[in-house]
Amino acid sequence: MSEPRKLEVLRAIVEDYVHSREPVGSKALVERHHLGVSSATIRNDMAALEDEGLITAPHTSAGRIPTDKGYRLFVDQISAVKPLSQAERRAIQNLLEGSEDLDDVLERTVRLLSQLTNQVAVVQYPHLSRAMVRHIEFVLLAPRQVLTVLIADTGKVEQRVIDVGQELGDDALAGLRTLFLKSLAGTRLSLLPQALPAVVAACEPSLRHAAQSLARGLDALASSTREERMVMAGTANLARSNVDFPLSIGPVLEALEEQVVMLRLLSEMAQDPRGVTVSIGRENPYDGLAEASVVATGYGPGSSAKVGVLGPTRMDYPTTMAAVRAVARYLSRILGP
Amino acid sequence: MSEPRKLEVLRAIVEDYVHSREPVGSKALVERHHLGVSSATIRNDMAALEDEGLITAPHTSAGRIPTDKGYRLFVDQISAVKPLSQAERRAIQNLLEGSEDLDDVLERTVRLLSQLTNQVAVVQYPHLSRAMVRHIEFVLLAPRQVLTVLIADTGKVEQRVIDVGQELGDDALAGLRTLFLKSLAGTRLSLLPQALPAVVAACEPSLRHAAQSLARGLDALASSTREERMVMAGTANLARSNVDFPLSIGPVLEALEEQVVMLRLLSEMAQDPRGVTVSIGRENPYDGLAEASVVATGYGPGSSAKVGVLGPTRMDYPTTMAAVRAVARYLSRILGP
DNA sequence: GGTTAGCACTTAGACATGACGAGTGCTAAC
DNA sequence: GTTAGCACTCGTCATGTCTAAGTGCTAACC
Repeated sequence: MSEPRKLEVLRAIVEDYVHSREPVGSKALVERHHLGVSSATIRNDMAALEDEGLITAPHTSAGRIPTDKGYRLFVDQISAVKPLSQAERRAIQNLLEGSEDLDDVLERTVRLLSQLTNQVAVVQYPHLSRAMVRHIEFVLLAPRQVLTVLIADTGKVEQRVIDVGQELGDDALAGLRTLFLKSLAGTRLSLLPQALPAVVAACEPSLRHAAQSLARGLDALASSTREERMVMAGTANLARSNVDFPLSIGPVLEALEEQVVMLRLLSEMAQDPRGVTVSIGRENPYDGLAEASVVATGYGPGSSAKVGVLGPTRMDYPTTMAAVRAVARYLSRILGP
Repeated sequence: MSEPRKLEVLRAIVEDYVHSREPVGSKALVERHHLGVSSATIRNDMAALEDEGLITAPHTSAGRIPTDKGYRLFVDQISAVKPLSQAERRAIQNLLEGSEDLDDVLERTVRLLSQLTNQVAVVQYPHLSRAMVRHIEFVLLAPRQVLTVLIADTGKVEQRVIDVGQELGDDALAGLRTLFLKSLAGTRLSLLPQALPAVVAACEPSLRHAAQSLARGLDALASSTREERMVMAGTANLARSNVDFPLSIGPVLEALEEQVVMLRLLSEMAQDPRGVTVSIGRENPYDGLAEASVVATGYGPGSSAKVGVLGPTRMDYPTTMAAVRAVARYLSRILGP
């Protein structure tokens, strides 16, 4: 029993099963792939594969289907990433090059990726740990209510209304704005918590209280840019692959809606810094995704933010991985260095 | 054959069917509701209701289920809006009162509404036609790239990066900022297109070109606040009521993802200015929603923006309508006059 | 006239049965 | 290590039967 052929058999099983959604038997296998041996031999190989937990038979006399472990081996060792077609590459380029605005880019990205793969696509907002304060704006909405806007040099804008606890005039507020801006422009968002106390201390005593509130607000804004969000598209594709989720797609939709779950999942997949990472079925930390796989990769500076695809374990991994990788590359290029 | 009783029978059928998801027969009806007549009589009534197209029998010898038309009559004439429980009212109040930020309020609203109704909840961003310019900010990102921020007095912030087509210094940009701000502060967003040319004209000739670009950008920002967006939650609830969508929930998910479809739908439901509006099954203009109903109502100033719920036609209309109405009221109150 | 009882009729759904075919595992031969 | 052959196992499908639910209709009733 040759080891290479066994892997070949596993690959054939995965490919056929992904293609047909039907358990694949030994006979069909020798017919569809020219393996040069008889079905009986394949049967032996399959028995071995089953012993190793790579494939399983849904019932006594049906073909075999890959297990999570089988997919894992397939992804890690067997599959070659398929290059995208010329047309697909061009589609990516065209679609993503239209826009300047971050929200818009991410929106387009997920739409594209979900169309490309026929799965659910997700993209995480880029981490802003390296982002710097570009601008700070205070706007008086009411005597005590200040709309605070924090603009990062990445183009990201966050705003919040803050109750400053004392009545302020326009002039006082303008003074505070100048003070904060002078002191903080160019500061990294991640260093804001350390930098803020000094600004408050430098403030004239009568405004100290308001400055304190504003500083707290800015701190919160900075961390809410650190706090991660995501965009998603293609949930309707889930319904199409309904059959692939024996239970129901309910838990999957729940997981997707609980963005926290997805975000944790994506960031835990950080490991492989170049190339895409795959999390298969029960490998996922979240129970609702026991029958789903996630294919993701980093993009942008430091590959810290993730873009990826979620679908049934019975997924065309090579193609999906290629699409995710390609989209991530274009995304990195567009968002700049 | 008494007319009032016939309506009573229709109501009983709707209620039972919504409750049990099973076609309801004449015998079960007289048992569950004390109608004071025998099942044979009910059969006659049911035959009449069927002739009028209000109920239908899925097959020869099963009970009857309501048609879209039947639900319509039920909603319009029979059902009384159920008041929410004290606990529910308090939950609404508590949940919505925590936050100041518009995005956050809407987010909480949909979550709440989807939990309250066990359906998909959607809320449209408020129209900003009455909103006024509170503040304008230009930030130089690169010699020709200006981040333009438009802040409305509603707390809404829109931003975009604009290529001004000529190199600008910080001072020049500050001048432009002052000019725009002086001229436009307090202007209604809806009047911006008319107001902008004058500002550009007032600008010193050497900066005319940049001013033109910025004006175009502001116009776009204002219309992108007019351009409507929505927030949604509870898609997982769809999967739970899987059974109620005989075909598949696919088309429904598609409709939800194509926000344009939902937005058009919501705005077309504008008619009834007070009270909730219901669109049932095939009444919906979009084919994918042929088995779904939408319950919506306006909120905020002029009740122009909509908040609502989408679910299967087999839905508990009275309760859903009550929840939508209550949430819309609290929402209006929180967003102020 | 509206209401009722009774009965024949229809049908979905549950259940059993058996033939079929795909696929396995094993053994003995190559 | 590979192959052919064969007995065996099950899921699937088609078929048939039975039951419960429910209808429509007719004739009697108030």
